[in-house]
Amino acid sequence: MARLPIYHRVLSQITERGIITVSSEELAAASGVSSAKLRKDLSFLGSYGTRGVGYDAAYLLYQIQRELGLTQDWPVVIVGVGNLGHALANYGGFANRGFRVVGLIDADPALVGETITVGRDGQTLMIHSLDDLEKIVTEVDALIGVIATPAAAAQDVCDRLVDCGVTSILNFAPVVLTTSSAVHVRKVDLATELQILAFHEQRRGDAHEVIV
Amino acid sequence: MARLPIYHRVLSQITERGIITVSSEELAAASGVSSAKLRKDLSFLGSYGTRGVGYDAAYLLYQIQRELGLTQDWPVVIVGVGNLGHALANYGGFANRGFRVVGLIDADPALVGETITVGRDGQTLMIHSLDDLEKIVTEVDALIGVIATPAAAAQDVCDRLVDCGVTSILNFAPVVLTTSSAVHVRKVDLATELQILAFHEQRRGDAHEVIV
DNA sequence: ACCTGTGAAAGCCTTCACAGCA
DNA sequence: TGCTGTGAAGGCTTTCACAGGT
Repeated sequence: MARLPIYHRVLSQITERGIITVSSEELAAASGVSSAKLRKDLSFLGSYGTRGVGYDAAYLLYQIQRELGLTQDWPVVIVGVGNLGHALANYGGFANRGFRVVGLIDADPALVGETITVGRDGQTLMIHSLDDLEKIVTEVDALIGVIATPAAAAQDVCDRLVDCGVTSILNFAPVVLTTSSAVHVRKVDLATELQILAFHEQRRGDAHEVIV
Repeated sequence: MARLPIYHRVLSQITERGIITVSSEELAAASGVSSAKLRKDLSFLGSYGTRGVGYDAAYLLYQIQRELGLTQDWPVVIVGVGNLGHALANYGGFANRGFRVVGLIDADPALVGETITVGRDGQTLMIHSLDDLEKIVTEVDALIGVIATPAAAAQDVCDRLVDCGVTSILNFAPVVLTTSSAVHVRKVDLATELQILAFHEQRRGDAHEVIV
């Protein structure tokens, strides 16, 4: 379920504050969902709550971690180290959730060979040539790939990643990737998100005009 | 509808290639949806197709642009010019879809006063202090705000943006923002996206184990 | 012959409401 | 009494299938 990561984050914060038990009502409010929805979601994992009391925060957190696969370490390769790829490589939120950026690949010869900081601990990683994609991915044994290339390059990169055994892809390029159905592709399109907001803004404006 | 931006992008590419008419089947395939779904979506806008023929690509594109509010120009303010904010400011995909980054704000005094390139045309924009948020937002009359700050600062920034009249917010900080229901908030959480992929990866592994 | 537009059916997700247990 | 777990109801989205134009 797509909401588990949210519960995971909220529970992390709650346990850090030393809270032992939490009710579905409280957890739901902090996650921005209804309590009924939250209980349905959690019941999908099993019965980890206590009637009349609530959920043991630490235990529930562990169960969600297990379900999300955060008890293990996922090597991630980022292809395309432009502004966005750079931001992703630097993003501190990955490390403490089980993701380790272990490969950086870019087509620009000016970038190849440069080392950049990965995560927040000051570790550095060298940028490799697109020609070495197969070598790098196989070497680090990555199952997850991030595509932060221009749109034109994305499909080719995707095909090559899949050929090397990558089975999950996070795509930031504004194209619809076609792959075998065995590969999981998620897309994040920054411009699309803004367009959806603009759409609502405009509707708001239309409504106003009618009122006026 | 959340899929209109995808159709918009696909149609842009199609018209650039000089194609005049397009069937629901073709457009759906290029957009990664079923043809029935696409026709339902488009019928929501009105009857812009011709039975037995298909859709006039240019005309349909215009109608979608109008519906999405892309025929007008949306001033956007970005708060938080770290790696991600920087990437967003530089992102070329905004300009040609009606979005104009007109304000950059950051709390870090080291960044304030610096000018960075915005969009792909080499225009530059100065980074302003968080203290001047109200002044800047009012000045440029932005209705759309992007929050790319650390999690701890996000809610405060959000409140201040809303107070200045911002009614749509794109939030990259990993927190659930609470606002008046009149404000549209969309959230993009990079770590969450990876977690969802890892979730599927793990399920895949589980299935394997059962088979073995 | 071909392709759109759309009612009807099916499926999925959310909400309600309460039984059941601490 | 209080809160979880869950059937049942309701609403929304997708798919089906075909009538209706060109």
